[in-house]
Amino acid sequence: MSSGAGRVGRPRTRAGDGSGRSARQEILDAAAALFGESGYAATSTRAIADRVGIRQASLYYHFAGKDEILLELLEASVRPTLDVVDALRSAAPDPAAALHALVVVDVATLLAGPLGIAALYVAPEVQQPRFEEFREHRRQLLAVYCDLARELLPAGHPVSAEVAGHACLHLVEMVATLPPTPGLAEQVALTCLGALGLHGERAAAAARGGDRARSGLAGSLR
Amino acid sequence: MSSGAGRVGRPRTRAGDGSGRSARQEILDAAAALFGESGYAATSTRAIADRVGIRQASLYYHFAGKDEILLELLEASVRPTLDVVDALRSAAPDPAAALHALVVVDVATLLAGPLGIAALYVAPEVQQPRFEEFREHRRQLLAVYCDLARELLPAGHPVSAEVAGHACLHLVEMVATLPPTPGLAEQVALTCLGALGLHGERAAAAARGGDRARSGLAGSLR
DNA sequence: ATTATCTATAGATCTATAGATAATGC
DNA sequence: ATTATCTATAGATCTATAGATAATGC
Repeated sequence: MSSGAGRVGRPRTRAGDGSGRSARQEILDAAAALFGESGYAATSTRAIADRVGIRQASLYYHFAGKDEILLELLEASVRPTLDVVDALRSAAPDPAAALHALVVVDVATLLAGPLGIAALYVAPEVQQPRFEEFREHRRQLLAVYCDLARELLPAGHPVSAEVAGHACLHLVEMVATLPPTPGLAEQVALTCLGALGLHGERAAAAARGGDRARSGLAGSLR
Repeated sequence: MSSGAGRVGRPRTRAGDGSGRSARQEILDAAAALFGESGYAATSTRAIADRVGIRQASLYYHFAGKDEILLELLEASVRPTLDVVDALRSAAPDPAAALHALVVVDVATLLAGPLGIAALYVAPEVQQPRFEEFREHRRQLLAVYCDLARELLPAGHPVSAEVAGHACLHLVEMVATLPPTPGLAEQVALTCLGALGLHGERAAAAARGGDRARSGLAGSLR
């Protein structure tokens, strides 16, 4: 008779919603929604607590400060993609197929998480030192896109691998500001291939190769 | 003996820098720099005033509130491009050339203004009602990119004109987050053409046509 | 008289800490 | 005893307004 409903700790003034999420997760969800609606600095700890249904001060039992909440949200939105990058590159030796698969995975990861977080990536607030850990990870992802661009761009192409890599990263992140559309990930992937100069049958082959690579590691993608 | 140095009004505590800018412009410049560094909500009116060298309350002689400052900065960063769109489209009947010219002009406009402002375009704060005027103008620009995409995408292309148009807009705005590079505008324009499926000689021809269209209206671009 | 600044301040926040309290667990 | 909440509050802001002041213009 030890498990069950009763949670430890003083009960909340307003009862939980029975969703079974941990308090920590409730806070992350509430904060993500509010950061996406109003921005980080404009969202008060009070507003987050209100949405969760706890008192403002109770947040500090779970997080040391507001910036830790955002940092965790940012990290959760890049980590899954980074975790799968290596496997994806070895599953798809063709860089065009690898790019396609990476874009699809990256878009899916962003769409699976709270939308609105990706819209903060380039916000000035996030460029400040306290979010450096996230930016370092985003830079790693950028480096992958730049590497792929370097392999794919034909010699003498008028666009540098840096610009092309940034272009792919931004095209992926654009999905946070787009109305949700069926087949969006696929469209973004083809747009990235086009931006690198791949089109027609070559792009279609890359798409097939990308799909194959992804299904090859379906395990690590769930 | 009426013109000359002495300005009307009580002198500032800290003397001006002799740059000859109007107080209003000094405020806009200071605010743009700070918004770009720290974000809108995180920048206090006090910080803006300090940078200008006036007291916090003196801002309100020139602007009704902080949001008017940002609104004016946002407007100034889209209006020049919108103003030239019609002329550009009639100077370049070929939509590929028009797209090239538009991207180059749009990038140049962003780079000429305070960098960092374009990084705020997709920030949640700017999505709120008080900045609707700006967003309406950005939507007009988006519509132009979508129209061009609709004309350029081959029938049966797997990417919709909406996604492709958004892609161009985002690729242009990406320059705000890129280290300044020579030839950046040209590279972004070619990347946009590639995203729409134009490449090689067709893209090169569009670039030549775009350059011609722009020099044709050099007058309205200065 | 007009202009552009200043000083002072009201009133509304906002973040984070200290310490109390109401549950469960042992 | 431990956990997760609560109440209360200190101290630091932040925005915007009211009204004074120090220039120039006529």
